Amino acid sequence: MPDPYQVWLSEVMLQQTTVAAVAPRFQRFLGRFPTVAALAAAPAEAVMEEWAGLGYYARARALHAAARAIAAAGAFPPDAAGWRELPGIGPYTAAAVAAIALGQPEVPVDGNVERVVARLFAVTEPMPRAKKTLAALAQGFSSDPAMRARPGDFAQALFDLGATICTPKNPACALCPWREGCAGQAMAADLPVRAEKVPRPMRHGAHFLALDGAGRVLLGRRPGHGLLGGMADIPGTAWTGAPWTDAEALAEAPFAAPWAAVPGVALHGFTHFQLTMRLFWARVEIPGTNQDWRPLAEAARILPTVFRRLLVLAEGAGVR
DNA sequence: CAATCGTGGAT
DNA sequence: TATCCAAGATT
Repeated sequence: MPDPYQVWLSEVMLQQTTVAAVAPRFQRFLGRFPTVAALAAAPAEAVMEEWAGLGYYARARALHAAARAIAAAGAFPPDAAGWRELPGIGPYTAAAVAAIALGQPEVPVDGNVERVVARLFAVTEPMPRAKKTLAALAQGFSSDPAMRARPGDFAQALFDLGATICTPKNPACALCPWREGCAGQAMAADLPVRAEKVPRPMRHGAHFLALDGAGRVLLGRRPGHGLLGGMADIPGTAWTGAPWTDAEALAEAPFAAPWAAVPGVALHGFTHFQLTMRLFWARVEIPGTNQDWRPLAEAARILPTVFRRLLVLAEGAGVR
Protein backbone atom coordinates (compact mmCIF):
# COMPACT_ATOMS: atom_id res chain seq x y z
CA MET A 1 0.00 0.00 0.00
CA PRO A 2 1.35 3.48 -0.85
CA ASP A 3 2.77 5.71 1.88
CA PRO A 4 -0.10 7.76 3.39
CA TYR A 5 2.14 10.82 3.68
CA GLN A 6 2.98 10.74 -0.03
CA VAL A 7 -0.62 10.10 -1.07
CA TRP A 8 -1.84 12.91 1.17
CA LEU A 9 0.81 15.33 -0.13
CA SER A 10 0.12 14.51 -3.76
CA GLU A 11 -3.64 14.85 -3.34
CA VAL A 12 -3.29 18.25 -1.69
CA MET A 13 -0.92 19.45 -4.40
CA LEU A 14 -3.32 18.19 -7.05
CA GLN A 15 -6.24 20.22 -5.69
CA GLN A 16 -7.13 22.48 -8.64
CA THR A 17 -3.62 21.99 -10.00
CA THR A 18 -2.54 19.98 -13.04
CA VAL A 19 -0.50 16.78 -12.86
CA ALA A 20 2.15 18.36 -15.09
CA ALA A 21 2.59 21.27 -12.70
CA VAL A 22 2.64 19.05 -9.62
CA ALA A 23 5.04 16.31 -10.73
CA PRO A 24 8.36 18.14 -10.33
CA ARG A 25 7.17 20.07 -7.28
CA PHE A 26 6.09 16.86 -5.53
CA GLN A 27 9.55 15.36 -5.88
CA ARG A 28 11.24 18.56 -4.74
CA PHE A 29 8.95 18.86 -1.71
CA LEU A 30 9.58 15.26 -0.70
CA GLY A 31 13.32 15.80 -1.03
CA ARG A 32 13.11 18.69 1.43
CA PHE A 33 10.47 17.20 3.76
CA PRO A 34 10.80 13.42 3.36
CA THR A 35 8.44 12.43 6.17
CA VAL A 36 5.49 13.84 8.06
CA ALA A 37 7.82 14.21 11.05
CA ALA A 38 10.25 16.30 9.00
CA LEU A 39 7.40 18.47 7.73
CA ALA A 40 6.02 18.94 11.24
CA ALA A 41 9.44 19.98 12.53
CA ALA A 42 10.04 22.55 9.77
CA PRO A 43 9.43 26.28 10.30
CA ALA A 44 6.36 27.68 8.56
CA GLU A 45 8.48 30.02 6.41
CA ALA A 46 10.37 27.06 4.92
CA VAL A 47 7.12 25.33 3.97
CA MET A 48 5.69 28.48 2.37
CA GLU A 49 8.89 29.03 0.40
CA GLU A 50 8.81 25.48 -0.87
CA TRP A 51 5.21 26.02 -2.01
CA ALA A 52 5.98 29.29 -3.84
CA GLY A 53 4.55 29.33 -7.36
CA LEU A 54 2.06 26.51 -6.77
CA GLY A 55 -0.82 28.80 -5.80
CA TYR A 56 -3.66 28.39 -3.30
CA TYR A 57 -1.25 28.98 -0.42
CA ALA A 58 -3.82 28.13 2.24
CA ARG A 59 -3.07 24.54 1.21
CA ALA A 60 0.52 24.88 2.43
CA ARG A 61 -0.51 26.46 5.72
CA ALA A 62 -3.10 23.75 6.31
CA LEU A 63 -0.71 20.98 5.25
CA HIS A 64 1.82 22.16 7.80
CA ALA A 65 -0.80 22.40 10.56
CA ALA A 66 -2.08 18.93 9.72
CA ALA A 67 1.45 17.51 9.80
CA ARG A 68 1.90 18.89 13.29
CA ALA A 69 -1.44 17.42 14.37
CA ILE A 70 -0.44 14.02 13.01
CA ALA A 71 2.98 14.19 14.64
CA ALA A 72 1.37 15.13 17.95
CA ALA A 73 -1.09 12.25 17.66
CA GLY A 74 1.75 9.88 16.81
CA ALA A 75 -0.10 8.21 13.94
CA PHE A 76 -2.09 8.84 10.79
CA PRO A 77 -5.88 8.82 11.09
CA PRO A 78 -7.21 5.29 10.46
CA ASP A 79 -10.07 6.15 8.13
CA ALA A 80 -11.66 8.84 5.94
CA ALA A 81 -13.62 10.34 8.83
CA GLY A 82 -10.40 10.80 10.77
CA TRP A 83 -8.60 12.42 7.84
CA ARG A 84 -11.58 14.70 7.28
CA GLU A 85 -10.94 16.34 10.64
CA LEU A 86 -7.50 17.59 9.63
CA PRO A 87 -7.09 21.12 8.23
CA GLY A 88 -7.09 21.29 4.45
CA ILE A 89 -8.66 17.84 4.13
CA GLY A 90 -12.16 18.02 2.65
CA PRO A 91 -14.51 15.29 1.46
CA TYR A 92 -12.53 14.62 -1.69
CA THR A 93 -9.04 14.34 -0.18
CA ALA A 94 -10.24 12.29 2.79
CA ALA A 95 -11.86 9.77 0.46
CA ALA A 96 -8.87 9.71 -1.91
CA VAL A 97 -6.37 9.04 0.88
CA ALA A 98 -8.61 6.37 2.42
CA ALA A 99 -9.08 4.61 -0.92
CA ILE A 100 -5.54 4.90 -2.29
CA ALA A 101 -3.39 4.74 0.86
CA LEU A 102 -5.62 2.67 3.14
CA GLY A 103 -7.44 0.46 0.63
CA GLN A 104 -10.81 1.41 2.06
CA PRO A 105 -14.02 1.47 -0.03
CA GLU A 106 -14.38 5.25 -0.45
CA VAL A 107 -15.31 7.11 -3.64
CA PRO A 108 -13.41 10.39 -4.03
CA VAL A 109 -15.54 12.79 -6.08
CA ASP A 110 -13.45 15.31 -7.99
CA GLY A 111 -14.15 17.28 -11.15
CA ASN A 112 -13.45 14.24 -13.30
CA VAL A 113 -15.90 12.05 -11.41
CA GLU A 114 -18.53 14.79 -11.44
CA ARG A 115 -18.21 15.08 -15.20
CA VAL A 116 -18.33 11.31 -15.78
CA VAL A 117 -21.37 10.92 -13.54
CA ALA A 118 -23.16 13.96 -15.03
CA ARG A 119 -22.85 12.33 -18.44
CA LEU A 120 -23.50 8.76 -17.34
CA PHE A 121 -26.83 9.81 -15.79
CA ALA A 122 -27.54 12.79 -18.08
CA VAL A 123 -27.72 15.27 -15.20
CA THR A 124 -28.75 18.65 -16.66
CA GLU A 125 -28.98 20.50 -13.35
CA PRO A 126 -26.46 23.38 -13.55
CA MET A 127 -23.26 23.53 -11.51
CA PRO A 128 -22.45 24.13 -8.78
CA ARG A 129 -25.97 23.31 -7.56
CA ALA A 130 -25.65 19.82 -9.07
CA LYS A 131 -22.70 18.89 -6.85
CA LYS A 132 -24.88 17.23 -4.24
CA THR A 133 -26.76 15.23 -6.87
CA LEU A 134 -23.54 14.13 -8.55
CA ALA A 135 -21.90 13.12 -5.27
CA ALA A 136 -24.93 11.04 -4.35
CA LEU A 137 -24.90 9.33 -7.73
CA ALA A 138 -21.16 8.66 -7.42
CA GLN A 139 -21.85 6.82 -4.16
CA GLY A 140 -23.53 4.22 -6.36
CA PHE A 141 -20.04 3.03 -7.30
CA SER A 142 -19.72 1.77 -3.73
CA SER A 143 -21.67 -1.35 -4.65
CA ASP A 144 -19.47 -2.12 -7.65
CA PRO A 145 -17.48 -5.32 -6.97
CA ALA A 146 -14.44 -3.91 -8.79
CA MET A 147 -14.49 -0.91 -6.50
CA ARG A 148 -14.79 -3.07 -3.37
CA ALA A 149 -11.87 -5.21 -4.52
CA ARG A 150 -9.48 -2.36 -5.37
CA PRO A 151 -10.77 1.03 -4.18
CA GLY A 152 -7.55 2.88 -4.97
CA ASP A 153 -7.22 1.56 -8.50
CA PHE A 154 -10.93 2.15 -9.09
CA ALA A 155 -10.56 5.79 -8.12
CA GLN A 156 -7.45 6.20 -10.28
CA ALA A 157 -9.26 4.57 -13.19
CA LEU A 158 -12.16 6.96 -12.81
CA PHE A 159 -9.76 9.92 -12.86
CA ASP A 160 -8.05 8.55 -15.95
CA LEU A 161 -11.36 7.98 -17.71
CA GLY A 162 -12.24 11.61 -17.10
CA ALA A 163 -8.80 12.87 -18.07
CA THR A 164 -8.35 10.91 -21.30
CA ILE A 165 -11.77 9.77 -22.62
CA CYS A 166 -14.59 11.64 -20.88
CA THR A 167 -12.84 14.98 -21.35
CA PRO A 168 -14.46 18.42 -20.90
CA LYS A 169 -14.31 19.17 -24.62
CA ASN A 170 -14.53 16.70 -27.50
CA PRO A 171 -15.13 13.60 -25.36
CA ALA A 172 -14.00 10.40 -27.10
CA CYS A 173 -17.29 8.55 -26.62
CA ALA A 174 -16.42 6.05 -29.38
CA LEU A 175 -13.53 4.81 -27.25
CA CYS A 176 -15.40 4.79 -23.94
CA PRO A 177 -15.79 1.44 -22.18
CA TRP A 178 -19.01 2.71 -20.58
CA ARG A 179 -20.65 4.14 -23.71
CA GLU A 180 -23.47 1.58 -23.80
CA GLY A 181 -24.79 2.48 -20.40
CA CYS A 182 -24.25 6.22 -20.80
CA ALA A 183 -27.52 8.16 -20.80
CA GLY A 184 -25.84 11.43 -21.71
CA GLN A 185 -23.74 10.28 -24.63
CA ALA A 186 -25.67 12.33 -27.22
CA MET A 187 -25.15 15.52 -25.23
CA ALA A 188 -21.90 14.62 -23.48
CA ALA A 189 -20.03 17.70 -24.70
CA ASP A 190 -22.67 19.95 -23.07
CA LEU A 191 -22.48 18.30 -19.63
CA PRO A 192 -22.14 19.19 -16.89
CA VAL A 193 -24.02 22.47 -17.38
CA ARG A 194 -21.79 25.30 -16.17
CA ALA A 195 -22.95 28.50 -14.51
CA GLU A 196 -22.48 31.64 -16.58
CA LYS A 197 -19.12 33.28 -16.14
CA VAL A 198 -18.72 36.67 -14.53
CA PRO A 199 -16.14 39.10 -15.95
CA ARG A 200 -13.14 39.65 -13.70
CA PRO A 201 -12.73 43.23 -12.43
CA MET A 202 -9.42 45.05 -12.75
CA ARG A 203 -7.48 46.13 -9.69
CA HIS A 204 -4.44 48.36 -9.46
CA GLY A 205 -1.40 48.46 -7.20
CA ALA A 206 2.00 50.09 -6.89
CA HIS A 207 5.04 48.35 -5.43
CA PHE A 208 8.44 49.38 -4.18
CA LEU A 209 11.62 47.55 -5.13
CA ALA A 210 14.42 48.45 -2.77
CA LEU A 211 17.86 47.24 -3.88
CA ASP A 212 21.09 47.47 -1.94
CA GLY A 213 24.58 47.68 -3.37
CA ALA A 214 25.05 43.89 -3.40
CA GLY A 215 22.19 42.82 -5.65
CA ARG A 216 19.82 42.14 -2.79
CA VAL A 217 16.14 43.06 -2.60
CA LEU A 218 14.02 43.95 0.42
CA LEU A 219 11.10 41.58 0.96
CA GLY A 220 8.06 41.84 3.17
CA ARG A 221 5.75 39.17 4.57
CA ARG A 222 1.98 38.92 3.96
CA PRO A 223 -0.44 38.41 6.85
CA GLY A 224 -1.03 34.78 7.71
CA HIS A 225 -4.48 34.56 6.17
CA GLY A 226 -6.38 35.54 3.04
CA LEU A 227 -4.87 36.18 -0.38
CA LEU A 228 -1.24 34.98 -0.55
CA GLY A 229 -1.35 34.56 3.22
CA GLY A 230 2.00 33.84 4.83
CA MET A 231 4.00 34.42 1.64
CA ALA A 232 6.94 36.77 1.11
CA ASP A 233 6.11 39.84 -0.96
CA ILE A 234 7.48 43.02 -2.48
CA PRO A 235 6.05 45.85 -0.37
CA GLY A 236 3.36 47.94 -2.00
CA THR A 237 -0.02 49.60 -1.82
CA ALA A 238 -3.35 47.88 -1.42
CA TRP A 239 -4.85 46.57 -4.67
CA THR A 240 -7.69 48.96 -5.40
CA GLY A 241 -10.33 49.49 -8.05
CA ALA A 242 -8.77 52.74 -9.27
CA PRO A 243 -5.17 53.33 -10.43
CA TRP A 244 -2.72 55.08 -8.11
CA THR A 245 -1.25 58.43 -9.10
CA ASP A 246 2.49 58.83 -8.47
CA ALA A 247 1.84 61.09 -5.50
CA GLU A 248 -0.71 58.73 -3.96
CA ALA A 249 1.56 55.75 -4.45
CA LEU A 250 4.69 57.42 -3.09
CA ALA A 251 2.81 58.41 0.04
CA GLU A 252 2.43 54.66 0.65
CA ALA A 253 6.14 53.85 0.28
CA PRO A 254 7.53 51.79 3.18
CA PHE A 255 10.24 54.41 3.81
CA ALA A 256 11.64 57.58 2.28
CA ALA A 257 13.99 56.98 -0.63
CA PRO A 258 14.69 58.44 -4.09
CA TRP A 259 12.01 56.25 -5.67
CA ALA A 260 12.02 56.21 -9.47
CA ALA A 261 9.19 54.89 -11.62
CA VAL A 262 10.02 51.83 -13.73
CA PRO A 263 8.52 52.20 -17.24
CA GLY A 264 5.58 49.94 -18.05
CA VAL A 265 3.35 47.78 -15.86
CA ALA A 266 3.22 44.18 -14.71
CA LEU A 267 0.01 42.19 -15.24
CA HIS A 268 -1.23 39.19 -13.31
CA GLY A 269 -4.49 37.25 -13.36
CA PHE A 270 -6.02 35.85 -10.19
CA THR A 271 -9.10 33.66 -10.04
CA HIS A 272 -11.51 36.50 -9.37
CA PHE A 273 -9.72 39.66 -10.50
CA GLN A 274 -6.97 40.93 -12.77
CA LEU A 275 -4.15 43.04 -11.44
CA THR A 276 -2.10 45.85 -12.97
CA MET A 277 0.99 46.81 -11.03
CA ARG A 278 3.30 49.79 -11.36
CA LEU A 279 6.78 49.61 -9.88
CA PHE A 280 9.04 52.14 -8.19
CA TRP A 281 12.63 51.31 -7.35
CA ALA A 282 15.44 52.86 -5.34
CA ARG A 283 19.00 52.09 -4.32
CA VAL A 284 19.12 51.94 -0.55
CA GLU A 285 22.63 51.94 0.83
CA ILE A 286 21.77 51.52 4.50
CA PRO A 287 19.80 48.34 5.02
CA GLY A 288 17.79 48.16 8.21
CA THR A 289 18.74 45.54 10.74
CA ASN A 290 15.58 43.49 11.19
CA GLN A 291 14.70 43.39 7.50
CA ASP A 292 14.54 40.54 5.01
CA TRP A 293 17.13 41.26 2.32
CA ARG A 294 17.61 38.50 -0.25
CA PRO A 295 19.72 38.03 -3.37
CA LEU A 296 17.56 38.56 -6.46
CA ALA A 297 17.86 34.94 -7.56
CA GLU A 298 16.68 33.72 -4.17
CA ALA A 299 13.81 36.21 -4.10
CA ALA A 300 12.68 34.95 -7.49
CA ARG A 301 12.54 31.45 -6.02
CA ILE A 302 10.52 32.17 -2.90
CA LEU A 303 8.11 34.86 -4.12
CA PRO A 304 4.66 33.95 -5.43
CA THR A 305 4.32 34.43 -9.18
CA VAL A 306 2.49 37.75 -8.92
CA PHE A 307 5.61 39.35 -7.41
CA ARG A 308 8.03 37.54 -9.69
CA ARG A 309 6.37 39.54 -12.45
CA LEU A 310 7.68 42.71 -10.83
CA LEU A 311 11.22 41.32 -10.86
CA VAL A 312 10.80 40.53 -14.55
CA LEU A 313 9.55 44.06 -15.21
CA ALA A 314 12.53 45.54 -13.36
CA GLU A 315 15.04 43.35 -15.14
CA GLY A 316 13.53 44.24 -18.51
CA ALA A 317 13.99 47.91 -17.65
CA GLY A 318 17.63 47.37 -16.74
CA VAL A 319 17.07 47.78 -13.00
CA ARG A 320 19.33 45.54 -10.97
C1' DC B 1 -24.83 29.10 -0.76
C1' DA B 2 -21.75 32.22 -2.99
C1' DA B 3 -17.33 34.10 -2.66
C1' DT B 4 -12.60 33.50 -1.98
C1' DC B 5 -8.35 31.56 -3.06
C1' DG B 6 -3.15 31.07 -7.83
C1' DT B 7 -1.18 29.50 -11.58
C1' DG B 8 0.11 27.62 -16.09
C1' DG B 9 -1.21 25.03 -20.02
C1' DA B 10 -4.58 23.81 -23.55
C1' DT B 11 -7.79 25.39 -26.91
C1' DT C 1 -5.75 36.96 -27.35
C1' DA C 2 -9.34 35.45 -24.28
C1' DT C 3 -11.34 31.81 -22.13
C1' DC C 4 -11.44 27.54 -20.03
C1' DC C 5 -10.19 24.58 -16.63
C1' DA C 6 -7.34 21.31 -13.10
C1' DA C 7 -7.08 14.82 -8.33
C1' DG C 8 -11.15 21.44 -3.83
C1' DA C 9 -11.36 23.55 0.88
C1' DT C 10 -12.88 27.13 3.71
C1' DT C 11 -15.80 30.76 5.30
